[in-house]
Amino acid sequence: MAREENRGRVATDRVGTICRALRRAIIEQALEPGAKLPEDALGERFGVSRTIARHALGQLAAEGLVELRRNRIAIVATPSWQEARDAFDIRIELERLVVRQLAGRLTKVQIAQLHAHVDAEDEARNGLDAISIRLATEFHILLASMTQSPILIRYVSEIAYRCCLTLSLFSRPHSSECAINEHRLLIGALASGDAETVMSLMHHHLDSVASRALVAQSKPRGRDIMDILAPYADVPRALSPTKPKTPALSRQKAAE
Amino acid sequence: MAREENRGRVATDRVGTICRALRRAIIEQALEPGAKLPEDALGERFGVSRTIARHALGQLAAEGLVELRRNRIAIVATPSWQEARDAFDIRIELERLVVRQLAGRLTKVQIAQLHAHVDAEDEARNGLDAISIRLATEFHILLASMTQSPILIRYVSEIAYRCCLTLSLFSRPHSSECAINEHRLLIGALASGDAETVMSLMHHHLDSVASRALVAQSKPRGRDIMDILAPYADVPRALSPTKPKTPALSRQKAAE
DNA sequence: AGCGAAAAATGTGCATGCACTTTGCGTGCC
DNA sequence: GGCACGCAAAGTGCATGCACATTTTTCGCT
Repeated sequence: MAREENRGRVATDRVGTICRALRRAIIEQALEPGAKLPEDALGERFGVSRTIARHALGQLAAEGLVELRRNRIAIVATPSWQEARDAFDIRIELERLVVRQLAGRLTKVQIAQLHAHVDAEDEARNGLDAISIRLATEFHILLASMTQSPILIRYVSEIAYRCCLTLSLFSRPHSSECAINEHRLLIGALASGDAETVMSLMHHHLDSVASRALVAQSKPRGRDIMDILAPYADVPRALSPTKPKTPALSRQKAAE
Repeated sequence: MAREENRGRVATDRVGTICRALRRAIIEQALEPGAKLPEDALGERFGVSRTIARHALGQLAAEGLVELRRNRIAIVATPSWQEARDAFDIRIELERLVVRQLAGRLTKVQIAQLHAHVDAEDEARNGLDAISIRLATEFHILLASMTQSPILIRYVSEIAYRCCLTLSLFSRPHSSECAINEHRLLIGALASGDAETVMSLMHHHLDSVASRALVAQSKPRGRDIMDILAPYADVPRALSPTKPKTPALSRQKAAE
């Protein structure tokens, strides 16, 4: 009996795959809030039966990204303005916890990793809005994942995705420059190590993201879900169609 | 025809029912951490097919109460000491948010409701440990539900349940008296209205709950799951107005 | 007896089928 | 032309069946 003949990845994490794909499609606004997610269309697109698609929808609903209505087609969640505000309030506290735990404790490698990610954000700055929003979100998730605390990681990821969703709902063009700058400041403060400083930096950063975003309603659109999902259907870790690569953070482990 | 024959709710929320039952069984320690949860046994006990039982397990796994292992029987989650500590840290921040939002804003009815709950805790003080732990947990959930913020309610519920689970894992006899007292103090401070006061009260309350609990490992037991579930199989009534679903999941992974 | 290996038993992974619900559309009546 | 009714299409809710993985038992071989 050899050890470890099971190749740890792929194979059969079908529902996880679907969750990841949908999550990404949602936060990149390929699927907008309110978009319908019929079980069979999903199943067909991902090459699985409705059973699996259904299970995946259940998971995403538990994460708050999808809304399940009995006997009705599931839809992408449409958070209210108030919910968005609440989500940001919670997020602020959680991320303060993250940086409190991280301040002055990051290794050189980790700091480099963070810088690399921000560089990626920078490159994507002139690309699609959706991409830069996603990258900004993933910066925070990367940060959280450095705490090594599974619970914290999960909560921050989830709330960050939800905030990302509302960002795409309420925000206009999205001024990424400020955010990117603030990310750099954050890294610097984390490296130099004073917890209080970083916490308040993070607090203000998220506060301003929230207030930049939560000002006015906007845009409705609508396309066909089967087409939208095409690029997501069999992409293990790919990038977006119209843009160069977006490295860093391939680690967002999630569903399973 | 008028489409309004909707009879309140109930009807067919089978997976919700199973989740509630299992959640309760878990936090009352009827099912201990590590206990096996085979799909067919669950299905048989609750009179549904494996499909439904499986879906319910998926939800509970998303909440962190159940651990799913591929091709293996699901088990009740067994949080590590460190995870318990992390959970409490997060919980403290979340509940500070709760009382901050509630301080000075509670109606007479709500205050009465809280007092009633604490009275119930008091009555249960000499009963089973598991019951008083559950009631103490539900006090916090009741509080959270008064914020009217679905997101906050869900997160607090979930983390409180997880803490409750670890409490039953690590805690000895459980000194409920202090907790009950602290609950009363909390209500008083909430009524009189200073946010800062209540927040620090809550902070210390949870801190001391955590430190009372997280001291030493303890007890293993083991019985038959079918027997354990018997009293839970047909319980229509749930006491809290909360209907928590939950968030995503993330598979923990040691960095390297 | 003891050590494994193979086979039975248990249990999960998933697709499929059918019943029931909702929705959309066409038809007839005003 | 407009509105309501009702039927067909689309979709969900759920059980069941079969393939495969894991665990346990049995049985052969030394």
